[in-house]
Amino acid sequence: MNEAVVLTSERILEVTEDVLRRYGLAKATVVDVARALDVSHGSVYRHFPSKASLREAVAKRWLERVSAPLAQIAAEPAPAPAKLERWLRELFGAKQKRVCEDPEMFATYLTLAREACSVVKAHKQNLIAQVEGMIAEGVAQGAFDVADPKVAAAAIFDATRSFHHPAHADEWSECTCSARADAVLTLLLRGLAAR
Amino acid sequence: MNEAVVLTSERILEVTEDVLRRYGLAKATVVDVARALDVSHGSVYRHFPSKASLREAVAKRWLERVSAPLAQIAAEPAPAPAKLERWLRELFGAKQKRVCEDPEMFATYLTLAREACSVVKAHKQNLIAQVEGMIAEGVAQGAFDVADPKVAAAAIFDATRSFHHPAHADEWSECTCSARADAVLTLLLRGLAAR
DNA sequence: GTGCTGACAGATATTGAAATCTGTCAGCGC
DNA sequence: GCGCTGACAGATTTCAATATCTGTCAGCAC
Repeated sequence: MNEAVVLTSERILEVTEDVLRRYGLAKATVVDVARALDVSHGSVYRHFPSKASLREAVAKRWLERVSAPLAQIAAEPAPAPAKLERWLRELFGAKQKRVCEDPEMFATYLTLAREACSVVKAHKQNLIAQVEGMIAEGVAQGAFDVADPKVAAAAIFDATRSFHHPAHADEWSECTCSARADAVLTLLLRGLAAR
Repeated sequence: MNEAVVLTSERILEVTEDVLRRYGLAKATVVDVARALDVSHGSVYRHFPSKASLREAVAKRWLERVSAPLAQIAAEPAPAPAKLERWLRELFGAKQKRVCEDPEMFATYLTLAREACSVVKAHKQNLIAQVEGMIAEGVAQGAFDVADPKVAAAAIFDATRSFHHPAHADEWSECTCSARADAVLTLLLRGLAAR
């Protein structure tokens, strides 16, 4: 049966994503995943202590695919205001692309994320830290005038929720959406700018 | 039975709110409302064409109780920046007070609002129009420098969603919440300000 | 005539029995 | 020994029968 392919956590995660895509979140069971891997479901529990932890690992992978390209932008040497704007637009774009291309899978990940809230919290902290870095750079460059980059980063994140928080995903397909994002970005960059 | 009290839409709405509070959204039926009013459920359908329209009317009442005090603030003669800030804080406070005092009823109204999305849309338009008025005043006073008050008002509304949109209600009890609201308000008012 | 009632049809929700799933573990095969 | 299997107990989900609700309307009372 086993076809000489070792059963790794990575392989389980890949197949779990497939199963989630095929069956949907509600219907996908550990037995389904095991069947797709051609092993008994007991073997899956050898790599993940529970169904919840398996789902959490899937959510983590997904969030990492969002944050990795952002981290790359944040690491580039560039004037802070332009870089921050590009970073935010990339964040909006990444989320909005996902929901437009495959709304069903987006809904699945959304519910997954609700369950794995500690993973989401860490992801959010990571993103805010990236923003904080860019703001601190901007202050050093004399482009931004901000009392506390950490507080300002959280504020930027909070103020742009309409465009990256999944709760507002149903508005992302509206034609006014990108103009509204522009308006918020303009306002926020003006708010950060040294004068 | 009828005790000489006429059956008005207003009375039905009041009793419906009671029934919703007592039974919860899922369990509250038109029959329950009729029983509480001591009439047959057919009579309720004489005033509201459907259960959905009855619920919509309840949602509308609720939203009006939010927007009325805000309209009063918006109408006061005062310097625009301070007034706008007070208005936003009142908005945040009104929502947050509701969720803290009676989370169950808040959840009920939230679901109600999801169903009656046209009513909610109108409410949102109303609030944004109030903000637009204050921003236009600020421009006239020379305090704000804004290309298009309508666009800016929508941006202010979008940028403060974390603190007034019910999707984020679970964060409103966090101790960091008011500091975060302060940070966003500071940033936005700086963004609007003439320099 | 006006406004309410109560019986009704079709839609929706509840319930409990049966099926399936999760998580464990003794034991098998390599 | 190590990793997998498959049977098992308890939890969860499904499904279909049953009960309740929504919305209508003919007819009654005032």
